[in-house]
Amino acid sequence: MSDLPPSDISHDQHAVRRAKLAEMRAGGFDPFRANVATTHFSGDAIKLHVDGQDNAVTVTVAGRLVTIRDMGKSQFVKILDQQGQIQLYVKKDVVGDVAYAAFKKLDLGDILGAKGTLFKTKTGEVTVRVESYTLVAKALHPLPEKWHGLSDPEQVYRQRYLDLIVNAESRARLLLRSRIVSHIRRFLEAQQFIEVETPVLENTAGGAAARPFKTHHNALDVDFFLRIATELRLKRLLVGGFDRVFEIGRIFRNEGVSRKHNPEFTMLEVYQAYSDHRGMMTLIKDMLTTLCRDVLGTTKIKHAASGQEIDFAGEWREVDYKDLIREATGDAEWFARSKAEKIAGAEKLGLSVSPTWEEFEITNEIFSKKIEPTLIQPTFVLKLPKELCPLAKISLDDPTTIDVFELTIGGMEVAPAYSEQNDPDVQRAMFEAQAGEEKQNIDHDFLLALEHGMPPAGGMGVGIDRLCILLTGAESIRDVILFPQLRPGSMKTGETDKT
RNA sequence: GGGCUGGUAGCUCAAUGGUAGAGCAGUUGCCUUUUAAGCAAUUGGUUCCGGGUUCGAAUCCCGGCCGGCCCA
Repeated sequence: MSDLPPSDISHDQHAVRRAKLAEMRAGGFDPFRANVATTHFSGDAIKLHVDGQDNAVTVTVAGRLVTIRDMGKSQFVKILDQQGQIQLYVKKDVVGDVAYAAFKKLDLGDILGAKGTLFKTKTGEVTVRVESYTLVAKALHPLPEKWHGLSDPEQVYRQRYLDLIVNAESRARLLLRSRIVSHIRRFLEAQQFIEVETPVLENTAGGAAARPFKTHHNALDVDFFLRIATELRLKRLLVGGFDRVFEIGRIFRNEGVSRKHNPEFTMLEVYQAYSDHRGMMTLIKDMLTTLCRDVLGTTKIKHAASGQEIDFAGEWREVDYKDLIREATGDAEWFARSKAEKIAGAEKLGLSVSPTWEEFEITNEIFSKKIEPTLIQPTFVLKLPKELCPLAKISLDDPTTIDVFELTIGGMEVAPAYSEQNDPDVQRAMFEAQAGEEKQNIDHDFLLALEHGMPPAGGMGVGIDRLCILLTGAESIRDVILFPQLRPGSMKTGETDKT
């Protein structure tokens, strides 16, 4: 460090703020030891004002200083709290000379509480006429620019708190996510579903086909996997007599990071005894329709990618998987074709498939690349090939398919659901057929549970992040996750130097 | 993992291979109903990091770090 401290620190906003803090402390006031007893959030306070009755109601609000309009002997400023912004009017002859002089030294980003009466300005904005205020936290770094906000995506994700302070759309979008999750809970509880929590650490990562994260428990000296689904645990609860259960849980999959994938994401899984996949169709339609109505205030949303309007209140299309494939390939006999013919058919559609793939994988490539993206309106795809999921019941009228649906909205898979397989012997056979040489991955304890008897049930998984993408119009999963996963980075950290 | 693309002041962005600039923010003044408030003056740069080419590099080349988009 130089032993010649710069005499002019006015260009260094951090140093200026540190100097202001030091001056306050030297004068006997430390903002970090102060607090304020608020009476209202901003939005609630604003609602208290009655037209024509200025200065009739006194409130104490608190928040972060985000706008300052200094007019010499008075200032209009705005503070931001959980509900939004509220304007404060600070007049020198009301708060007094000393307090006013101190107020002029506040910086954008500082957190303060203010007490005063509500009035309406001549431009019609309900404002607090400040009688007294207290600084309760000093911001030692400047806020991002007030008009453009923070737009560097890396900083938006790494320093989400700044994004939330200055980007109103981000605040609104992420708050909406909380309301969506809250609504789902209330919706399910109203139908007597019980919310449960099951382990994240598992001996066998089952219930889905995905690469798990691995970790180690020191005291037991055993490796654990982070769960890739909650399915097998929740079904054990059906065996245990919890007839309607759900979990909104974090799932971990050790796979790529992309616009639609975060290594940890949130999944709702619902199981209802004595129901089936048809029952789940009713459940999810009710859930999403009321969700739209209660949270968004409309059942019609704009799908950004396609420009289409998605209507949740209309009839939801039901179509068999095989019919979609036959339609896309223009081949009524597709499922009777040889593997070589299927490969040729897929390539004719512009897809590159490998001869090492199983036939159902070739067919499913057509589904996920050529069909799914076109299913914008809510669509139940029914009767999937049995190879795609070993946990569902085989269809009675077609033993090559299973009694399931895949709900697709906006070209994205939003919710798969099954008539759950409860025959322990069929279940074991399905596991073995799928696991191949890796039979050690079979969850034998789950099979034991099934042998004790699981009631017939419908079950469903809903990707909460994808649902939020859809309902908030977000472009990326990162925009609906508060702290998305990034490579450990070199974001400038807060210095600890004292000036 | 591959292709394309980006990293410049606290933030948002400029800058033909030739003196690194603007707006906001900051600092100093003026202004007691402002709405991106206004007016005047003014400070501020390891151009992500490390090499190379060149008389000269923010700019061109190579390598690295961290993002974004597309693909796998």
